[in-house]
Amino acid sequence: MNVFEELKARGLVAQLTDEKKVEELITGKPMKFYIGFDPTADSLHVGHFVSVMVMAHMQRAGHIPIALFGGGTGLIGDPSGKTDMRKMLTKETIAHNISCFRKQMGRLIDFSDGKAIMANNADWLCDLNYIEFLRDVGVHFSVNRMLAAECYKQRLERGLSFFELNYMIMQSYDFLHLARTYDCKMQLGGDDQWSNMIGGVELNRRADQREVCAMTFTLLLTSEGKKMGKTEKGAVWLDPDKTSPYDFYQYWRNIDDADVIKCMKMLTFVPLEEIREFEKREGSELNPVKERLAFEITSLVHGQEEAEKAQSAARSVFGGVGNADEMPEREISEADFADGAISLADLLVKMQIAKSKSEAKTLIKQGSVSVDDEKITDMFAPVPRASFDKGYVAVKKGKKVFLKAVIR
RNA sequence: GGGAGAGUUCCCGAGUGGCCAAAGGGGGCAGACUGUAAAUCUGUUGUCAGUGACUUCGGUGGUUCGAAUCCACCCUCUCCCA
Repeated sequence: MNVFEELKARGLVAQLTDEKKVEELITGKPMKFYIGFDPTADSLHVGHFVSVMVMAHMQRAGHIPIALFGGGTGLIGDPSGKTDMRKMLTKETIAHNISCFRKQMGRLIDFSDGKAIMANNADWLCDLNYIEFLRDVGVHFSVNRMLAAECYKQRLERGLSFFELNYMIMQSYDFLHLARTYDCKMQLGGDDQWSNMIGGVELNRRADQREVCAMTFTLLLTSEGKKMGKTEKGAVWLDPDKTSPYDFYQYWRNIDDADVIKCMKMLTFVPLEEIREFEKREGSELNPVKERLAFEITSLVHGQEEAEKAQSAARSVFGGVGNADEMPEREISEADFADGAISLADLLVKMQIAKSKSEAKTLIKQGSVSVDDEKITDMFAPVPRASFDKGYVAVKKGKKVFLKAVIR
């Protein structure tokens, strides 16, 4: 099975400019392709992860990925599919974000010896001369067609500034620039980028009579059609400081039945033959599959060691097996104790299990909190300093939140 | 530039002088049921030293015993005309 077939079989391919041509390129000799990343946050999140996986698949097949950071376009912000204008970022923030992205990608993409290229479109966008640019590039765009693009529909109802309308032109110009400087043949991106991407393909044809291709990959949506990787607390980040490996693991472990197979195909390197076996399973038989999924993704993102720790911790909470030592910890300090004890409510707040004492009170009253395996329903119940003599106190909220409090 | 309207708690959205910490829905959290799933049902959802106090309804002032509600100015957004 070649990469193209593999990508298709994994459900990653959404739209193509020209299937035959794309297949030829992908199955042919090494070529350069690019994927753009909008540096709007200081960490990649699950949504970006699909892009990184596609890059990795392609790189394994011998192609050379160009990771394009939108240092320039980030100054504008992509209006596609958005209802509101995005907050403008400062140049400093963007530079910082790019360096964070770079580090995270390094785990899956080999950037050594020209095996991959990193570029920042600020390098060519920021110094453009307005008049020249309009004459060279602007002439090739039809506003009528741009406005007809699906991705601007929502914005047309609420108002779209000229400023944002330029985003598509900038992105198209990126492709032209990369084709000219690196002989980049193809652009890949999320399906929501389709309009922007064909803009680049057309620009290459009109400006340079160069034929290039574009391919989008499926957006990672839940079976309910929502964006995956978003939780009530926000995005699921790849940065361990923003989303701990344990929480990251748990996110995938708790995934909807309907999404397991899809995620395994799209987000892991588990061979397709193996996945086909999993596909036959139903009901609670899917639990081991979810565990596998969580483990695979966690080790891709955080390394095998972290994945093992997370798995072991999860098993000890939910199955009574595994190693409680790997339980995530929360620190409290000696100063939090008064008269040799801390009230349970205070402890929950200090451990960030509850945002406020009121919330802690509600939780305790509802009987969802236990300390060292003992359910406690009195919010003022003191947790004596002596309980920590064994090194930690295990606090459990509900069924899924289980943390060790340690004194630092 | 002229005219109309809107800004409410995490989100949507009711509320037009006290009974409003603010209906309803969504979401979240928790309980029951389960498979660490989904669906369903129940409770809960501003903060705190808790039958009470404090902070909150775009901002700043004002009227009033009392304001999310009335007035003035300002900011932001939408719509219609130019």
